[in-house]
Amino acid sequence: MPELAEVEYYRRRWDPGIGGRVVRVRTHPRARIFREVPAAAVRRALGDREFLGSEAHGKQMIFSFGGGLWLGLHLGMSGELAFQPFDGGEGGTGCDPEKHEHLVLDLDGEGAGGPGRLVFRDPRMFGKITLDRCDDDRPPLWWRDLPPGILASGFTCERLDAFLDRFPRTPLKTLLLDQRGFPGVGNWMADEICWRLGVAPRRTAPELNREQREKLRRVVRQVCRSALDVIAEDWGTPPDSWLFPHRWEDGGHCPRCGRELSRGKLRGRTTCWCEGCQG
DNA sequence: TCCTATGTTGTATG
DNA sequence: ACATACAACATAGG
Repeated sequence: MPELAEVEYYRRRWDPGIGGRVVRVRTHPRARIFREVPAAAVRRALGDREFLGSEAHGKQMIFSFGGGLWLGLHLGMSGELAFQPFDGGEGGTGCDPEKHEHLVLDLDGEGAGGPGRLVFRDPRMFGKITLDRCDDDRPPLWWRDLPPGILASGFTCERLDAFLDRFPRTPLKTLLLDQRGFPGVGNWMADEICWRLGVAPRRTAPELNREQREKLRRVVRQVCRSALDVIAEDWGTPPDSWLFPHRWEDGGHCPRCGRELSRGKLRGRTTCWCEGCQG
C-alpha cells in the first residue's frame, strides 16, 4: 500500500507513543521482516528504551530510541503502523500479537497518548526492520545518505536531468518508480505524474523536450505536496479531478477529457493512462 | 483455479 | 562498471 503520503500517515500513527518507555517487546521471530536484524536482537535492544520521535523520507522511516539507537522501518507492500491505547478492561498484559503483528512495543504511560502499544503489522512481509547503534546523536549514515527528497532544495533541475539522461531506454513511468531518483513515488503516484504531465508512461527521457522536463519537475513536486495534504493527516480521499480515483479498475474515464482510460502492464506494474491526453 | 495487489532485490544478460 | 529486464519474495482476496 504505502507510498510517500501513506508512509507519512503511518509514521504519525506512532506519535502518541512519543515520550513513552518500552516495557515489553514482542516479535514473531521467524518473520521475514527481521532478515536484517534477528528478532531477538530487536527485543534486546529496544527493551526499557524511551521512544523519542521519528522522521520519514520517501518510503523510509526512522524512529529514535535515545542513546544512539535507531529503528528503521520500511512498510513494503502491506505494512501498517498503529498505536493501540490500553483501555481499562484489557490492561497492559494483553494477549499475544496477532498473526501479522510482527513487532509490538508496549509502552508505559509517559507518552502523550498514555499507556498503549506500538504495532507494526505486515501480512505480506515485504517490509523490513533495521537497527543501528550510533556513537553520536546523529541518525545512521544510510539515513543521511538518502537521495534528496522531492520536496527538498536538493531536488534540482540539474539533478533531475542527470538522472533522466542516465537511463535513455527506460520508460518514464519506470524511472519515476526508481527510489534513487524519486524517493517516495510509487505506482499510483507515477501514473498520476505521467497523466498530469500529459506524457504516455512508455515514453523515454530522450523523447522529452526541455519544456516537458521542467514541467515534470513541477508536476512531481505538486503530486507529492498534494498527496501529503490529502492523505498524511487522516487518510483523506483524493478528489475526482485526479487520475487517482479512476485508475483502479477497467472502465474508468479520464476526468479531464472523459475518454475511457487505458490499462495495462508496464515492466510488471499495472499502469493506467489516457490515450487522448497522453498520446 | 487463476488473477490481482500503492515494493524491493537478486540475478542474468547485454 | 553500468543499464536493462524479469523472477522471486509471502499472503489475501476476488
